Amino acid sequence: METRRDIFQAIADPTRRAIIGLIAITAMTPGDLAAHFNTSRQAISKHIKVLVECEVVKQEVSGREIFYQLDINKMKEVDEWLEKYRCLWEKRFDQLENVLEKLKTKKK
Amino acid sequence: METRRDIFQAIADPTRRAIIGLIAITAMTPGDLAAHFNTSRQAISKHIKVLVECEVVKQEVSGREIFYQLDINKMKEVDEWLEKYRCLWEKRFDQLENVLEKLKTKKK
DNA sequence: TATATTTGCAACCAAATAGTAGCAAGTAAG
DNA sequence: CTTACTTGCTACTATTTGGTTGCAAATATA
Repeated sequence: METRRDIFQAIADPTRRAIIGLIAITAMTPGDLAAHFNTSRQAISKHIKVLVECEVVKQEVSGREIFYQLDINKMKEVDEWLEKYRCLWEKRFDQLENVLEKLKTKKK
Repeated sequence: METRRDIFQAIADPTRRAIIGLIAITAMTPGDLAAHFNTSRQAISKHIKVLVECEVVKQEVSGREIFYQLDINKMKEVDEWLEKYRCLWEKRFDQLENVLEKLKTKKK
């Protein structure tokens, strides 16, 4: 088993997905984030550490506080992976489009 | 920590993503799948078990063989989750569109 | 019937993960 | 300067995960 540290690992945990949802809107400190969960500040800090290692978050130091915000670029990687499969569930729609296209050409 | 068994857990492992990639095209047996990897058949079977529990794959029994194929519906869940964030990386593009739109109106 | 193939399941092991507690460093406020 | 606050880091523990081995059940083939 190798150590995996990528965006797919980052979004596997529901707490981390919740953190992503929060810092997508505004930058937040670990203390602020911890207040939104039932778990301890240290636990949230460890989740943040994973997100930082996966480059899912950007950090900005302001005095003794550290603000974390979502880095959207890594989210694109998931989108690009999904792209390969998207055609599979859009197939029916594409087929419908083909039908419409054929109807158009018939009119000519 | 609770036991998580959802699509995000399913796609966290690179081997499982590879399996998904293979069974998206054609249905395959565990034996066929194992031939594509360096790991044992049992290891692949355990990955398949996870995918089944997450309802990412459909199975069809044919004699003593079991064919597994991708169930695309669960993949949509990831796409729906991403949908909330997609606007964030399309923002710049939208702004560019706005610029182009303004140029158009200026011409009038 | 006897044998080989395909598969799932249970037991077990090593590594990773999630969480807690304590501590040190840096910063703000008295 | 002293005290309080915010944070990251290092053990330490419990749980989960990925993998291997062995075995039994079901199916195909001789």
